Amino acid sequence: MSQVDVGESVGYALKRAATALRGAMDAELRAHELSVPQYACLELLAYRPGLSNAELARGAFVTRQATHQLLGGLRAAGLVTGEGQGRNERLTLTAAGAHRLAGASQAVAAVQERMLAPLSAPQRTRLHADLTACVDALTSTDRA
Amino acid sequence: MSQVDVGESVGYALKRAATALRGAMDAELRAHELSVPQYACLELLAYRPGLSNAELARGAFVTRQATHQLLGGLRAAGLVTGEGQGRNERLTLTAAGAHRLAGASQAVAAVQERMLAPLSAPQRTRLHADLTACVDALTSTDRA
DNA sequence: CCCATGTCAGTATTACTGACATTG
DNA sequence: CCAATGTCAGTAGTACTGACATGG
Repeated sequence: MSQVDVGESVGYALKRAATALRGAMDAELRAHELSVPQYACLELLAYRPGLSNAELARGAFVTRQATHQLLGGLRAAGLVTGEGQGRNERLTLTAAGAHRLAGASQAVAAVQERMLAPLSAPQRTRLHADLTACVDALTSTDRA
Repeated sequence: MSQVDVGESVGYALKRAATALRGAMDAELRAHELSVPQYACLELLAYRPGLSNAELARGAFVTRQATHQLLGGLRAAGLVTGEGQGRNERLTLTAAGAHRLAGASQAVAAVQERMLAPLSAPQRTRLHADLTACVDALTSTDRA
C-alpha cells in the first residue's frame, strides 16, 4: 500500500498547473475570440510560415484531421490563408490573423507572467528544464 | 525539419508535459479499463471516503454535473457505491473498486516514475514546489 | 425563504479512427 | 507502386450551461 496523498504527487501538481493555465488562457483568449487550440495554431504558423496542414499537425502533436478542422474555422475567420493546391498548399497568417495573434499573444504572455510571478528568472529556467526533461523521459523509449 | 522554439515558453513546456503525462496515463489505464477522469475519481474517493458528489466535484475541480456523469459509469461498473439518500449519500469504493484502483494506481505510479526518472529526489521536490507556486499565483487574485 | 445539492437535458469542443482519392 | 497527404464522416469522451425539484 504505497497509496500516497494525492496532493503530494508531482503528476497531480503538473495536471493542476496545466489546468489552471489552460483555464486562464481560455478566459483571456475569449476576449480575442480565439480558443486555445486556435491560438496554438496561429502561434505555430507565425513562427513557421509556409507549413502544410500535415506539418502543422505534427507541430501541434495532433492528427492532421484535427488541424484540418481547426484550420476550417481559422480560414473562415480570415485569419489564415494558403497558397498552392492540395498537398502543396502553404499556410500563412493573413494580416488580420497576424493582428489577432498579436493581441492574443500579449494576453497570453500576461497570463504566463502572472503564473511565473513567484519564480525568479533562474527558477523559471530551471522549471523549464525540468519539464522538458520530463517530456523527454516520457516520450523516449516511448512504451506503448 | 527545424523544430520551432516556441519551446522557450515555460507555458508551452508545461502543456507538453501535461499532455505527455496524460497520454501515457491514458495508455496505461486502458489496460485497467479506466479513463483518466475515472481514475482520478477513484483515487479521490480512496483518499477521502464518504464524500458526496458535490464534494467530489470540488475536489476534482469540475462541476458536479461532470462527476455525476462520471459516477454513473463507475457505479454501473460496480466500482463505487453510496450509502444514504439524495444529498446525504456518502460515496465509497466497493471492494472491486478498491481492487481495480490498486492495479491502476500502480500503473500510474510507474508512469510517473518514468517521467521523473531524470530528476533527483530534491529536484522532484523542487519541481513540485514550483508547480504549486504557479497554481497559487494563477488562482489567487484569480483574474480581475 | 435561501442555498446547496442531486439530477436531467442539451450542447460545445476537441481530437480520434476509418476510409478514400490524389499525387509526388 | 508506395507513402504521405488532404479531406469527408462518424464517434467518443469530457465538461459546460441551463433548468428544476428537493431538503436542511
